[in-house]
Amino acid sequence: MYVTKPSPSARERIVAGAADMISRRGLNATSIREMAKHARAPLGSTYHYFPEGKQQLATEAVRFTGEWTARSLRKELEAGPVAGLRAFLALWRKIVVDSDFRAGCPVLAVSIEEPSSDETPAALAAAADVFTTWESLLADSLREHGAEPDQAAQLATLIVAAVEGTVAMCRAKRSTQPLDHTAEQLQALILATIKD
Amino acid sequence: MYVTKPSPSARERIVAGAADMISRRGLNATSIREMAKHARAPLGSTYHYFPEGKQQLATEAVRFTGEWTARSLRKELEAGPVAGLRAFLALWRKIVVDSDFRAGCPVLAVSIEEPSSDETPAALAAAADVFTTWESLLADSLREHGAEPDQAAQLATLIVAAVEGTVAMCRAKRSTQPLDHTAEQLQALILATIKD
DNA sequence: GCTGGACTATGACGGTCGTTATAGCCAGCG
DNA sequence: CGCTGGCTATAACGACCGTCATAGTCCAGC
Repeated sequence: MYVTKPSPSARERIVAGAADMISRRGLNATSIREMAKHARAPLGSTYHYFPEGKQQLATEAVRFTGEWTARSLRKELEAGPVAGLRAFLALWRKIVVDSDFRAGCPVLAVSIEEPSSDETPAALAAAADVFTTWESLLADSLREHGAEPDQAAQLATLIVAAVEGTVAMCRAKRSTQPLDHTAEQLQALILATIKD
Repeated sequence: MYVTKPSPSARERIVAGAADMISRRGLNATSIREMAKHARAPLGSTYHYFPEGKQQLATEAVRFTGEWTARSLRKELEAGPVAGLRAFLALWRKIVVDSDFRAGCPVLAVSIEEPSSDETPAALAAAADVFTTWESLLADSLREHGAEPDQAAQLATLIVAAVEGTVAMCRAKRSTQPLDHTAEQLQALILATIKD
């Protein structure tokens, strides 16, 4: 999960591991001790690399996942919006299936937990940014393929929301059927919206 | 939130309060102590009413929300799928707005957190049931209005997933714009699918 | 070789967690 | 009146939490 090519530094391992754990258990239920252990790093190191503590670590994990996904999305969208959708769906399907329906999207997980006390925590803002990035990638591609600008933006939102929701449903039902249903409907909708 | 007509019993207050808190903070981050305090009930009472502890309380909270929502959905679907969709969206929009973007769907929240150790926890199974119930209500209505059976099932899944995902996006962005986008797209899609 | 800073190791702090146990209250019934 | 059983009150249990402090280890660059 979230593999990177070269021998990843301790810091990278911690961030990637945190993203993975958050995607399984949620943010509040994932302790810094477990994140450190999961990355085979000492607890003290987490506060060395992330002096602002858990908040910072969560923020970086969200951004990491956002970038990781956006990279794949960006590449596949070169072959058109339908190919992009398929890649987006395949990416999450792999995560869900490989984890035996235990992992989901860490960005969604962070979006769902209230700021414990203070204002808008950085991690939540990062999640909003990630969603917006994904939407923009999709919307731009739709527009390039002839969709009306407004339609493109609306459909992009629907795609991101539907995929996130579908992944959660798959976890609850321990089945990939929701993904199949969503894939079918979204693909038809894209084809009906673009006018190549 | 989740108001019921007559002076609610302590047990009902605890369940409704638990649903509300879970929808804000997630399951793992909501303590039994806080649930009791939120319902102005003593801690001991929670273990009196729910001897199996947190797991049971979470399960009942999920089922409670599922029923509460299904009731509204069932009623509005009598006026057709589009009216049902609008009611479904309005219901969640009210929760999101009234809570100042702090509350979401407790069913989604439970779906997202891994079983800590044991098998499939009861709360997760309850969440899957709730999703299936909502889908069935929508799919039946779509079929009644002329949708192909397969299309109806797929679209129903998409609607539930999209609404759940959209609510989460609204929380992250602290904006209702995602709900507007999703509403527009889903409504058009329903109209294109049913053939009255 | 030495030094300085990056990183690790360890342990502690006050607090909250889920859960259990036990004793007390008090309506309703005999 | 006494008793019973549903509910409350209170305290405790071991475990874990986020965070911080400090001392130890390592190695690049002088």
